[in-house]
This record gives sequence, C-alpha cells and structure tokens, in this order.
Amino acid sequence: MVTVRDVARAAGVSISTVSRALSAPEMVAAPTRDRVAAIAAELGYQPNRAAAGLRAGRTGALGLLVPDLANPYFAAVAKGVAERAREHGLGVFVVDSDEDPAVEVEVLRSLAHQTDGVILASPRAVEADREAVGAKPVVVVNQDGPLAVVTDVAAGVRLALEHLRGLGHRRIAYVGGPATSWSDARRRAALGDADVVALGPHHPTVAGGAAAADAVVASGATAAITFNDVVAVGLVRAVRERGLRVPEDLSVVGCDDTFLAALVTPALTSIGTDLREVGRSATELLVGRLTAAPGSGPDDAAPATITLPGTLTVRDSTTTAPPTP
Amino acid sequence: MVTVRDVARAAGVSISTVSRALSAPEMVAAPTRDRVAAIAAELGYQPNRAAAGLRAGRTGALGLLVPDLANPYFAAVAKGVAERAREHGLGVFVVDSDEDPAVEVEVLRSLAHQTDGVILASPRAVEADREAVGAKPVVVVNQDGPLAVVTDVAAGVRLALEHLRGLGHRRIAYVGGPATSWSDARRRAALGDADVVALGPHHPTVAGGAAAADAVVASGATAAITFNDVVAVGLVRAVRERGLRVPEDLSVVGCDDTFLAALVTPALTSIGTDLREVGRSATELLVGRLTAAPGSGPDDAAPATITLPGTLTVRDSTTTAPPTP
DNA sequence: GTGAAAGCGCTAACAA
DNA sequence: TTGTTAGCGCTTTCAC
Repeated sequence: MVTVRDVARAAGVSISTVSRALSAPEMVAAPTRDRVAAIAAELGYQPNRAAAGLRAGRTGALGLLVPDLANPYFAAVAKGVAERAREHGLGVFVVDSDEDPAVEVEVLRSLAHQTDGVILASPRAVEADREAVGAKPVVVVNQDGPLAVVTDVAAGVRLALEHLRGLGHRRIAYVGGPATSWSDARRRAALGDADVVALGPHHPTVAGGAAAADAVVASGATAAITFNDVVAVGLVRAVRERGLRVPEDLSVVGCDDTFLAALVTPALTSIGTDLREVGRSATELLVGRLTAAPGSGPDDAAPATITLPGTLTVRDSTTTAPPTP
Repeated sequence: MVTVRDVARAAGVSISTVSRALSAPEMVAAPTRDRVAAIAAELGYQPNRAAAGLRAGRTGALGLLVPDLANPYFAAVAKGVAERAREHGLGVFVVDSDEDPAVEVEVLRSLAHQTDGVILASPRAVEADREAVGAKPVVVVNQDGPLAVVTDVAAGVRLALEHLRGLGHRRIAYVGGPATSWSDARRRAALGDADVVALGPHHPTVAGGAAAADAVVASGATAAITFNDVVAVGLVRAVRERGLRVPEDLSVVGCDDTFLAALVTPALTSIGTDLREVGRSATELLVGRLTAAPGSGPDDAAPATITLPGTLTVRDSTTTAPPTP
C-alpha cells in the first residue's frame, strides 16, 4: 500500500506537505503542489479513508438504512443515494433491516460509528433509531423529523381524485396499507371526502390486494386507489377472477409508480414521485448538514424538510366510469 | 464518543485489557472479562471500526459492486450479501456503476482501500476491475474467475427445453441479450441444438423483447426462451399486438425468475436460481478467504467456484404446442 | 510555505 | 493474567 510517506519521500517533501497538497491545495505553493500531485498519481496513491477519518473525525461514508432492498421502491431510493454520494466522494454503507425494528436499532448502533450521518428510509422505529444513532445527523424519508424528505402525498392523491372524477367516477375506494405506514396515514388524511371509502389495513402484497377485492366490489366503488403498485396488481387479478373487467368495470390507481406499473397488464395509472430524486435529495440534505456543521452558521441545526412533488402517471388501468345501472 | 479509555477507567483496568476482553475473551480472566463487558454495555461503548481496522489491517467492511441497484436481479443479490455480511458483523459498501465500465474501475479503486475484499456482481470490465482492486480478494458473480459464484445455466436451459419439448414444442427460439453478457454466452452454448434458433443480441429491456417479436414469429417457433423476465414481458406484449395469444400460440419462458415473473399476466414460466443465495454464497466465499488468508493453509489461494442449481418455475406462460397447420 | 510532532481509537508485541 | 508501549496512515496545530 502506498502511503503519504512514500509520496513524501519520492517528492522530497514532508508528509504534511503531501497531505496539504492533496486536501488543501491552496495552502501549498503551486510548483510543490503540482509535483506532489504528479508523483501521487504516478505511484497510484490512494488516501486511506479510515485513517483520515480517524484523525479528522469524519469517516467519508454515509449510512443508508432500508427495510427491504429487494423492494423496487427502496432499490430506487438507494440508487439515488449511491449516485449522489459518489458525486460527493462519499461511500455508502447499506443496511437492510428486513422490516425488523429490532434489527434496525441494532445495525444503526454500529453504523453510527462508521459513518458521518445516516439516512433512514421509511424506518419502522424512528425514535429508537434516532437514539441508536446518537449525535450524528439523521435524515428521514417518509417520516416526520427535523431533517426529512417526503413526498407531497396530498398532491398525488388530489391529482388521482381529479383524474378519476374527471372520468365520471363518483364513488372511489382506497385500499389502505399497514397501520404503521406514515404514507398511508397521510393519504387517508388527504382523501377524507364524502365520496371516498377507505378500506384496510391490508398487507402491502399481492395477497393483500386480492383480499380487498370483495370489500371494494361491495363498496359500490367504480374506482380504487391502492396502497402501492403491488397491491394494485393483486386487486386487479382478484377482481378479474370475479368476472369484472379492469378498467371498464373498475378503474385502478396504484401508488409509488415503480417500474412495475409500466410492466403489468393493464399498465397501471399510478401516483408517484421521482424515487431516485428522493434518494438524491436525502443525500444532499445530509451532506449539506455535514459540511455546515463545523462552521456552525446561525441556522445550523435548523430543521429542513424537502417535499417532492407528487405525480400521476396515467396508463391503461383507468377509464371512464361505467354507466350507473 | 465512548472509547476504550473510558471503559478502562470505569472498570479500573488498562485499555489493553478492555480490548482483549472484548475481542479475545479467552485471554482474560472470567471475572475481569465480565466486569469489563458489563461496564462497556452500561456506557454504551461501540468499538470504532476504522481505528481497529487501521491497526489490525482490516476494515471490517466488504465492497459490493453492482451495475444497477434498481434492477430486481441485483437488488436480490445485494440483499443476500447484506444479510450474510451482517451475520458476520461486517459492513457493506455498495456501489452502483450505472452499467458504466469506466465508473466501475474508478469506484473500485477507492473501494479497495475501504474494504477487506469485494464482490463484483456481473462486472462489465472484470480485468480492469481486478487491477483496480489490487491485492484484496475478489469474488465474481456470473463471471469466470478464481473465486466465483455462478448459476448452473446449462441445467436451467435443459430444464426449460425438457419442459417445452414435453409440451410438444419442436421449434424453439432464444431471444438473446447483450453480446457482452456472460450468461447469454453460456446459454447459447447450452442451447446448441438443431431445433433451437438463437436470435439477437437484443437490449435487455421491454423494448428489446418487443423488437424481437417479428423474428420470433418469422422463425416459426412455437416457444421462446428470453434473456430475462423483462424481455419476456416485451415479447409477450408485442406478440399479442400482432394478434397472437400467449401461451396458446406462443409459449414464453423468461430467465432470472425475479419477483416480476409472478406479477405479470400471464405469470411467466422462468428459468432461475435463488438470487439471495447467490449473494449469500458470494459473501461466504469472500469471508472464508479473508479469515483463511493469514493462517495461510495449503489451499489458501486455491480457486473456488460455487455453482448454484438452475431451477424452472412453471407458471402460466407455457402450454402445449399448437397443432401444426 | 513548509516541517516536526502530537495524536485520532484501537490492537499487538513485549514486559512484568 | 494484565499493563506498557509502539505504532496503523493520516490531519493538524505549532514552530520556523
């Protein structure tokens, strides 16, 4: 392994000059700086992050906690985080809690010491998590908190309702997800109208969607909004098995607009947001806090919530309401 | 931050005793060990991995490189890696190269110094990657190499062919993927029969599958095996637009058996393997090499390839061959 | 502008 | 069995 000493020796300078030339170029005379840079490159010198962090109190890494990496929703967020972190020259420690709150807390405890800050994507135990992380900055996704990135759930729901009402639907069902879901609670609040019947909680799975089919049909709704795209798939499938057509007899709107929505048949109209942007924004928020921290500007600990716009992508699963019999 | 010194002071022992009590318990008298452990827990002491690694020459972290985290295939592998790494108490640095070989090499260069070894999932530039990583152990997935985890592609293809032939299909098309794909090459080799017509290369996307539709129809095949599940979706869609039915007129077999296969309509018969197991095996292989390395047993640098069985999950996209006109 | 030296938190000889 | 000591590679005062 090539170290600062090797570079220093080869360049005929001290190790501190090497260190400065590489991480604080303005403090070094141009010729020296260039010579050091050239030799470092030639020798293939790679600074040891762990060592640098040990001294400087930074680790050069971010932590990302997701409940399930195999879920396309979180996979997309993770991709956004990885992308932006790389641009900032930071590493990303990814942990998958497998939807288990206990695991969440456990892994965070060790993550906290190996990172400069963490991003909690849809955490299942926010408060315990915060405590486990300690003093390092925490950005939450789809949760309330001083540093948060959320989707404009209300806007998404409004768009969907407008879309459906414009198609003549007068009675709309909402197939809700887990009771612990932050988004679900927000959506229920945003729906709150007389012509919307909220169902659930249901499991956020194909089976969950299928289980809701009877209730949806019984509700007399001509359109349904589901907790997520997978639930929509289950609902569509079960409703069809009952001899109804989608979208002719029942329009279905999914949520999250994962790549799944475009792949299934019928392609799902879906409420969504740019998931990679969620990851990018969360990273940006965290990195901003990291660099701001030492300077301690006046609004240093100021809370900040980034709200990303909700979108509605219209595809084939929604159409005009059937004539009332 | 609680350090060894704090624990040592509180326990009335030296810092080395604390270190030993925690990482080499058998070297410390039981009462001392227990007291230190109790105090460490009470104080909420978390060892600083970076510092430990700096001294011991290990970082306590693994690197995982994937071409696209949002791809369900790699997401599943990543989940397996994360799971097993956690069991070993190791962190996972995840990098997404966005399918770009140049990015791959660049990120690996810095990854190499922050990890004890790396896993390359379907790397796009293996040789350059190896060089970038340097001396640290490298496990490749779906590639040839001294330390590799691969799927038994031939077995999967054989199962699919047997399944299709058993249904009476006599002419079968293979819709191939990117020319650079290791799996694609293996599959073509495994197909090699007179009644199989290999098409492509095609993009591994819905559009790629759709683009292959005409060629598949023109080939006179009554069944098609596609590069992956997404391509299968594209093929099914395009073939249906041409007025043919799936599976009645054309049986379709996907590859990878991602969760997608079960969600689309018709649910796809798919050649697959346990993706999480791929991640787990790769991690196991890497960890084994890490712990073996210092001891330097006789077969220390011995190559090892784990071949995971290929499977065929039969769903709704395959049925008996149509009667020859 | 540059060098010498003191650690960051920890582990691993080496002593006792 | 336990304590003392010397660093791992780097950043960062503090002199010059």
